[in-house]
Amino acid sequence: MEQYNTLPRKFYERDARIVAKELLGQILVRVYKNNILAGKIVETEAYLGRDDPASVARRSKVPYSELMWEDPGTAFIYAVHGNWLLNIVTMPRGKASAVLIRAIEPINGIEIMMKNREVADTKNLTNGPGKLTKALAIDKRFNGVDVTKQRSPIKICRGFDENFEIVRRHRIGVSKDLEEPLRFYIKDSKFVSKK
DNA sequence: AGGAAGATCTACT
DNA sequence: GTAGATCTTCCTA
Repeated sequence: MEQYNTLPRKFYERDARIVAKELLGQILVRVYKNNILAGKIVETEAYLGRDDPASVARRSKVPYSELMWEDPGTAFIYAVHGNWLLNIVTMPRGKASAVLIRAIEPINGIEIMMKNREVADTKNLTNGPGKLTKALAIDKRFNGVDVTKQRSPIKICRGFDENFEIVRRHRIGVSKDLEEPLRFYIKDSKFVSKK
């Protein structure tokens, strides 16, 4: 299998909108019991700081949200309706914002992901934020993991060079969204959570 | 103690 | 495709 190389911290040290867009096509890798589980990121959403009514950083720092203010490239895992959602912290340390990984296209370890999720359909395996964390066996224990480190159990690596169109829409599921659309996905991907 | 939360599943049309 | 039930965790009172 080919070698995956992580993206540097600088990549995350930028506006969440830019990072969300540029994470499309990169590879999410999970080292799990001596196996490599991996998938191409096909859908993301940006969450901003204090002025974003949908962001957990809209209020001041509380224990469950404090990782939003951590170093860029930190995994921030959040529970919603009994699902774990994987975010990556963006912007320089102390500026709360993050990118939610909403969907991936399975590449490696598909058999194991199917077992974790108890489904047999690849299209339905990782096409949602709570689905992909379950397929990759990601939960709160991994809060704070540095995804820029080659030896991390969860990391994000450079994808293959390919051309695709990016679609920009409003975020999904939030009760109060901003006027600005902050959801990005790869056009025509069969693995996005929703068109 | 009560309820909201960035979701998912199932069962319909 | 859409509606409603149910999901689990952690905040707020």
